Amino acid sequence: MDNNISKQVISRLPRYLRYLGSLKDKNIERISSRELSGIMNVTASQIRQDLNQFGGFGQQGYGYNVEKLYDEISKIIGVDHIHNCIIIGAGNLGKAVAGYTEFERRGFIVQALFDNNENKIGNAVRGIKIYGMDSISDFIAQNDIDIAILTVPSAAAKDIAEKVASEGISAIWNFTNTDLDIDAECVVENVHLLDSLMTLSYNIEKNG
Amino acid sequence: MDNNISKQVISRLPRYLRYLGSLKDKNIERISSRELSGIMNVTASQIRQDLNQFGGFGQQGYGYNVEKLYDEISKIIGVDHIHNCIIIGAGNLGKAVAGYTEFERRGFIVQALFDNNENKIGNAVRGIKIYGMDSISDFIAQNDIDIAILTVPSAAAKDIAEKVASEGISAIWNFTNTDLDIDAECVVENVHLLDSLMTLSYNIEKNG
DNA sequence: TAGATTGTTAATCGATTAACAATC
DNA sequence: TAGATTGTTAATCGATTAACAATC
Repeated sequence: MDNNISKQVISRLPRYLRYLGSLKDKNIERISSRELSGIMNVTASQIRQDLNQFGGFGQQGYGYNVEKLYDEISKIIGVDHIHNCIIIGAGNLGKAVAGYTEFERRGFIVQALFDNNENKIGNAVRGIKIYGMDSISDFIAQNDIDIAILTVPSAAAKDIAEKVASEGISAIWNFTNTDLDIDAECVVENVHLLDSLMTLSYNIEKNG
Repeated sequence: MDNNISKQVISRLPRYLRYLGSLKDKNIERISSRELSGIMNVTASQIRQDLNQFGGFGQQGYGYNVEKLYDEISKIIGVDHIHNCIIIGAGNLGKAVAGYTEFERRGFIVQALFDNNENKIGNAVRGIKIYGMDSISDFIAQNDIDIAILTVPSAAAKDIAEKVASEGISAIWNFTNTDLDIDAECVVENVHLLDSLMTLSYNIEKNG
């Protein structure tokens, strides 16, 4: 597997998986890049180029086997196995993420929440317990945690991110409105909801 | 204002605003593209190119006035005025968005939530009432609603989106895991949290 | 075998970066 | 005026699309 796949290609992989999943649900066995391009509203060329960055998954004259391609992309993305997660910050957003069962269905299992509000500690969301911030380190070490989901106020983000990164977390899913620059050992994916909402606002202006 | 600004440029505007806001908070009056490029980790060239798509906001030999640039970008994005929003789907995510005060601070005011669960109707989140789905149309008409925030299950997304689009909503902020293709009158911005989480997962694989 | 469709190379298009004349 | 820094044009780089030979 090449190591220099562009961000654009990577960001399209989950979308391919989504559409292949729904083809699979409809018991469709094979699909050509042309058919798929019609459904997904992209060019067939792009689909073939994207997939061939990872290997030749198709067959001339036939197309792609839906199930096989689905499995291959799952493997590439890494959703063929479980990821243990913790949520740091048990506010509205943190609790919403904990309550959202869709992530779990994809193998992203939330094992605990953390907060420093005494009133929250000891409570649970969907059976997932809320612990005090001071027990994060031990929990990470003992429970094979991959991903820290950061839903704390922006001001606290940088310190906590650096702390968990140094404790061996492999990734941070950052919901705070702060750009984190953590060393290369720990990958960061930003959600930046406010940026997304502002992009929407710009498009309203333009359109109106 | 040109109408053919690329998506890439638009997606950078909120980030510029964020950094300019924090410079403003530090009472910094002027900044050059070079200084800003250092802080934001982009090229000075890109900053100047991006800004000049909208007009000449700087001054040779001086740079940019922080407050003025902040105001100009606010105007371009459309966060110089209020947007009335409704949230459709009062599950965990819908309630989390309603509870998140940061959007309100930026002028995105949530006026109501809607759900078809009888047990939820009549309740409130942070003082914002939950109504039945059947009252959406009237509420939109009577309250000058711009933006519908869609936090319903994926299966219900398409129908609801088309309904509110036809009733004059100008934008849909789509949290469901479905690609909506609505006619051009109504703009759509997707959040697709699961896609974001999968991108993170890919990067863990690559890194590990 | 003939038809279909991939994998892959080449052409095009667009975005980013570099350079510099204009000008405050 | 001299120095600094923009606005903008030109050069480069990368991503997307088109084309087609390979092959199932």
